[in-house]
Amino acid sequence: MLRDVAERAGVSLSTVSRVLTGRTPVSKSLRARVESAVAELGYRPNAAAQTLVSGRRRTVAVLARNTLRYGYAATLQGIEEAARASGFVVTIGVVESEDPEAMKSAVDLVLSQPLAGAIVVEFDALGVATLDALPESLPVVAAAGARRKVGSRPHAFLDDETGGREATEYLLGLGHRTVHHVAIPATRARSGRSWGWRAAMKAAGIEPPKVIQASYDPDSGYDAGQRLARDLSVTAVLCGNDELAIGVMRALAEAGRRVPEDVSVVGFDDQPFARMWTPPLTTVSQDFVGLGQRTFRLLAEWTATGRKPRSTSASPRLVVRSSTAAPPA
Amino acid sequence: MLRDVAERAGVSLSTVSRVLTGRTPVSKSLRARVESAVAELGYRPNAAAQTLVSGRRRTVAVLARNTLRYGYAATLQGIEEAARASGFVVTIGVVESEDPEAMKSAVDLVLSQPLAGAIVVEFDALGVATLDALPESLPVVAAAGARRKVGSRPHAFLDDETGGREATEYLLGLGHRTVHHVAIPATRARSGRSWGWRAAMKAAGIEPPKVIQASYDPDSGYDAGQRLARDLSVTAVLCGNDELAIGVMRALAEAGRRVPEDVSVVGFDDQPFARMWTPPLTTVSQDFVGLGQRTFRLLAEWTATGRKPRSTSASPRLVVRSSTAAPPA
DNA sequence: CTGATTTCTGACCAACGTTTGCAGAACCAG
DNA sequence: CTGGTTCTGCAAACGTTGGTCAGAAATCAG
Repeated sequence: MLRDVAERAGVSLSTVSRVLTGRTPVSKSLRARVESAVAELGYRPNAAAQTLVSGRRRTVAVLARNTLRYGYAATLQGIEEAARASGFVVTIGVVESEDPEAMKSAVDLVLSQPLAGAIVVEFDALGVATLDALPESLPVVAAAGARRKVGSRPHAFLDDETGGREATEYLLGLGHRTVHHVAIPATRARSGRSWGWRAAMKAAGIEPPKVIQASYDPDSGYDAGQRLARDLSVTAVLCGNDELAIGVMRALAEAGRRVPEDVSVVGFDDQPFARMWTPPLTTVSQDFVGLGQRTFRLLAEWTATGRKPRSTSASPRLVVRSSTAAPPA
Repeated sequence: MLRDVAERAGVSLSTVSRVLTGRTPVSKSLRARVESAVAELGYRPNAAAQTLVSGRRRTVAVLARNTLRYGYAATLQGIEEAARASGFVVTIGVVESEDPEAMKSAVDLVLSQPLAGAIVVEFDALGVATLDALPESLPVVAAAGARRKVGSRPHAFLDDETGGREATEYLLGLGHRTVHHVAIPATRARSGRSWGWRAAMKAAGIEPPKVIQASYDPDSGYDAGQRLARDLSVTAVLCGNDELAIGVMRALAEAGRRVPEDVSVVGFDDQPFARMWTPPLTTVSQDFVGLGQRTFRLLAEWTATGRKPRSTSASPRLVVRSSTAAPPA
């Protein structure tokens, strides 16, 4: 408690507070005396009391569907790094279900804290719903994939539409007649990367084949791979993420189709295992950690200036490895 | 604010508080009236004020070196799930460096919040140091690998020593003369799984070969794999985790050594990609999510009863897939 | 139906640990 | 002596909880 420090240092309570907050000039000797008392007592200010009286908030909430999956976890890490560097604490709130009751209770739980603001990881439809469930009074920013129609809240984007387009163009450039697509769940009808794939196909004058809708997991990629393996005309597959890609490759391998000799496979995200795969996986590398950092900075700017910041965007880049090649003759 | 709700419902402030805290009997009609006022106003209690006056804390801090790596992220997920189910919020504090200054500032940041308690993910030496940096006055529990000499704080263990032993016994049982080991960094001199490997070797009367020390990453496994590939007497390798295993396998493949025909490789953790590997990876499956849940429950029990709970332990299990076989004749 | 008892409600207040504004005292330099 | 620093104590405020006390309403026994 402040009072103990004041006693120990032989000064008044107000003086200690003034030294600690640093808003008032204080002599060097006094500062030293107070600081040593703080150190001796191991005093830590009570954030609840500080927040209550000053309204200063040093906590940001991260709301996400998941914290384990690579993209989410890496974004969270970026947010945490940036927040810690600025002296903010981050609390996490996992939103598991779109059911309004469950959503409300998850949101209420984190909002019961005094928050400087909230960050929503808007990689899926649940993220959009979460954004809607948050009060307008709170500064809220979002981390998202490709720029699409979104609400009025600032976003940090990671433009996977461009990534999807480039990967598709690359495959077509190798001579493939068409590129099949195994899609992850999306914020809207289609994820950015799916739009990019579609756009590249249309631009090349090719009618996009039917999308194979999958979840995020290798198993689901495996199922998709089994279907693709049956169709011998398939020579190139763009997968919505790396985990799907490895599932697809496993199914292809089991069906006796070689990668990349018979079929080229491209992943998305560049997870750490991708370059160790057999064969090393061609994939679109996305800087999720950087996305998290940018997102936090958006929020920090907002709370510091009081003005809603402009959204920012960054692009992923294609990393060519050995899971892609020209189609068989 | 409470006062607004009271006005809206036409009752006194104390009554609203009584309804909300539920410690005092209140008539149904009044309760309904207050609750509808709460709903109309979208009132959320101010946790800072509640904590300040009642001392009730609903936040637990998770201190970890990392939140992205599989084991850490999965443990965090388990903690979050269990905490949310009990109405607790979790804040994360990444501790990046053992440097006392940096450690203190990271710890101080999260401890400035009013906490019900803290959970340390003690998978590495940094976790041990973090545990030491936490005040005795706070309820602190830890999630850890195999049971070793630890301080007086309750632990939830995931007994990787048993896992390491079983994996090694399995390899020896296949007829391998010896089992090499690529080790992850450890809490102490050796991780539990390394001890288990060593114990199984000694029990079989085999002098354990020199451990190849690695980090956590595929790259580091790749380096280890290159060294192992040079020694043609190597027929079995136990890796400290799955990422190391895939690095080892890539290096072996590049050196022309087949898995499992020439060399058997076993991983650790059973990450989602492990069963999709080529060949599907034999590994020791660890329930990190369950570990996180158990750890939180330890803390919840402590804060509820006021008595320090007893540590708990669970064992991983070996999952045999196709990366292991009898040694070449 | 009355009176006694129990249950519910309102008003008021202290407390939690800080920040911050105010008025003034002590000190120093010029 | 004046003016500027630096420091002091005092007190209000933040939004709750939870205690006390008194009165109103409901319930019950007879």
